[in-house]
This record gives sequence, C-alpha cells and structure tokens, in this order.
Amino acid sequence: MITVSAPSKTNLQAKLFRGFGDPSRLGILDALRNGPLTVSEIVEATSLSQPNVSNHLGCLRDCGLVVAEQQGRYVTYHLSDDRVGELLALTESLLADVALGVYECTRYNIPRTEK
Amino acid sequence: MITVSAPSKTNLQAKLFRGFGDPSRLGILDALRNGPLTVSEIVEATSLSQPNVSNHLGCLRDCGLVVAEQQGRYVTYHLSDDRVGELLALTESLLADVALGVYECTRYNIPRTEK
DNA sequence: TCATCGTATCAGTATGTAATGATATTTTAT
DNA sequence: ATAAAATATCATTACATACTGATACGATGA
Repeated sequence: MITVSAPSKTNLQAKLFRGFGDPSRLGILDALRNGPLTVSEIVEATSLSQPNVSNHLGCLRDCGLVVAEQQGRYVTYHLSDDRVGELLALTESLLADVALGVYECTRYNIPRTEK
Repeated sequence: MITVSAPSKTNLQAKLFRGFGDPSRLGILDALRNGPLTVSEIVEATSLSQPNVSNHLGCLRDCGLVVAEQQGRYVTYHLSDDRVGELLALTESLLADVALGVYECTRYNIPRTEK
C-alpha cells in the first residue's frame, strides 16, 4: 500500500530542494546556466550515461526547472526560470562560507560518483 | 568499506541542497526564521520527536546552517546566516510557479510524514 | 548528593531513490 | 523502406539516510 503524504508547502519545498540535491541533476542544471544544450551535449558535459541524463532531465522537466524543445532529432534543454540560476548562485555564495562544515557533516554522505 | 567521493564543488553544493531537502530539517529551518528557539520549542513547533529534532539540529549545526547557544540547561538555536533565510524565500517564490509540476513529479516521492 | 529536566547519541530498521543495461521510440538520411 | 542516430523508458539492483526507542550526558535545584 502506497501512502501519499499531504502536499503541504513544506513537503513540496523540500521536494524542490531535493531536485537540486543530487550531484547529477545539479551538474546538469549548472551546465545549462551558460545556455541551452542538447541531451548529447549534456551527456558529454557531465560524463553521465545517456539513460541517466534522460531520466534526470525528465525529472527536472516534470518539476518545471528546465524546458525541452525538440529541434530535428535533437532535444534542446534550457533553464525554465531566472530564479533557478539565482538559486544556484545563492547557494554557491553560501557554500563559500560553510563548505568545510558541509564536507565534514557525517549524517548523510555524498553519493559515490558513478556513471 | 566506505568510499569517500571527491569533495568537488558540485558534490558539496548538492550536499548543501540536501540539507534543505528533508521536510523535517526544512520545517526546523522555517521555524527558526522568526527568531531563535530552544530545542523543546522546536519539538513543539514541528511535532517531531525530540531525538529526531536533535539529530537534525546536529546535522544543520555541523553544516553551518544554524548556530547553537547554551543557556542554562536549554540550548537555543538560530539561523547562522541571512542567506539561509534568503534561500528559503527564493525557493518559496519559485515554488509558487512550479508547485504543480513538483507535486506530480514521480521520480522521487515525498517521504511519508512521521514522528 | 540526588533527582529531574533538557538535550544528545546510538544501533537497528525500513524505505526512498540513483545508476545500470536492455530496449523502445522518434527522427533523419540514403 | 531501411538503417542509423538521438532520445526516452523501464525493471532491477544497490545504497544512502530518516525514524524510532533506549540510553547517556549535562545542568540546575533541593
């Protein structure tokens, strides 16, 4: 039995944060800050496998963080909103001051990097 | 065997996002936006169990997102940096436009709410 | 000192979710 | 129409981590 939890503001906001909280997705979003990229360009930029990239892009697309645009047999993705970039910039700024603590925090680990 | 992945900027930034990405931690941070609170006040505000709150506070403290201050046998916590609040506000704003998509995104679920 | 209150820590359990590999789908070119 | 390229989908597997309950620690007051 699958329990659906209430879509409270906090739950949705946390889910939004988790959208940014995976290194693969974050790498994809970061790559898109410089402008639109096709899936294969993202694959190359992130060194992730193609199915993995497509899965994450589907997630980001559903969440409204990126927008897809079909061009021939390529699909080009770009950030959906300026605030996505702002969010990345703001956390970069914050990280500059808390990086050491974040690194040492052992309650949760950084997922091992994989393809 | 525990593998430690490279602390790249992206990995740390993702880890920082995951700090915000749990409903319990996010609820705690949100409660602290209005000013400092003791642990027991946070327990009451969030309806979480006391060990759970303490665990999350330890995590947030290690990550440098909150600061603890011992006062008698109470410990008062407050947000460490204005940017923490800004980050919450910015995602709230973004969520207002992408909430539906986030809600419907099925690649990851909202953890069922527990004590 | 002893009891109590507030907080922190820990092992164990359960669950969410990321990566892979195989495959399906769509588009273009020959 | 067929082949090839680009992208998407899906089941499986493996792992990270949130919660609980019991307990330890620390500070205060009697």
